[in-house]
Amino acid sequence: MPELPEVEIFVRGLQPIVGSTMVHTEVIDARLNLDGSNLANARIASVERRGKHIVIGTSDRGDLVVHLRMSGRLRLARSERESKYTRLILHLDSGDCVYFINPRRLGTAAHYPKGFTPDLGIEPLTAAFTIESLAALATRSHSPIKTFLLDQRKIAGIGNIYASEALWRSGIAPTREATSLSREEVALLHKDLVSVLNDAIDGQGTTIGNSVSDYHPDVGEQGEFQTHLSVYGRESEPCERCGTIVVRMKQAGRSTYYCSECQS
DNA sequence: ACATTATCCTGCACGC
DNA sequence: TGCGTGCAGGATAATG
Repeated sequence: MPELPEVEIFVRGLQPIVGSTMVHTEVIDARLNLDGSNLANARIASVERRGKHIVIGTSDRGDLVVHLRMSGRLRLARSERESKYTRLILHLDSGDCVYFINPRRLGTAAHYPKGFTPDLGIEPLTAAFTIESLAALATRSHSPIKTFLLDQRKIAGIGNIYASEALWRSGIAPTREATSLSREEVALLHKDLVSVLNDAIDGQGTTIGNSVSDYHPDVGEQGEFQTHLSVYGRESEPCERCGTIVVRMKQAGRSTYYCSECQS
């Protein structure tokens, strides 16, 4: 379920584990295909996000990489009530544990002894993501712009929600061929991608439902925020900008939400 | 190079 | 209450 903003929230929440040692890696779900003994007594040197991947870097054992896919989440706690969906537990010397809760088992956890080298595109929240770089990628693609935005090898971290949201902000129809975007439209989309992702991070990410597989931010005394969505999940509701009914369509097998009046 | 479909899994909302 | 259907924030492989 999580996209870049939700993964970013998890990574920030995990910063306290940097400097700790993994005294025991308890692999509960054999299907993860992870050998915990390879990480015994590894010291955690960093926790970083790369696209939608959570990269736990160790001092001398490479990286442990978690991908939450549709339904995964991580929790840092001293003791977590046993969830039937807990698939992996990192026991730390601090007494804390990191729980990988993965109801649908789509999420992954893998050890890269020599370091993680993913085939991912530009990070949209770094200086490398410029109007120029987006234009260079878009002009080479004949995919619909919505599908283009979901391609992790081009831009890393955009998912189904924020692709629809950014296109709505920019007033660009999701069906448009990426290469057909004008210079002005690319500039607009660049700005809106960045703002939509930053707004979501500020709002602690998006929670759609209340089931076990839904994302729930681990916020402190601040209370929970909720990222505002303008079109995603709003089929048959009036567009906030023009009142036209928001429609849902399928692109590459995934739902796209948009306003046919103010996106063209 | 593109779109489509199936697949991996499980849970939930909905209509009957 | 139960059952069938379709849906889900992701990614990949196979097929056309």
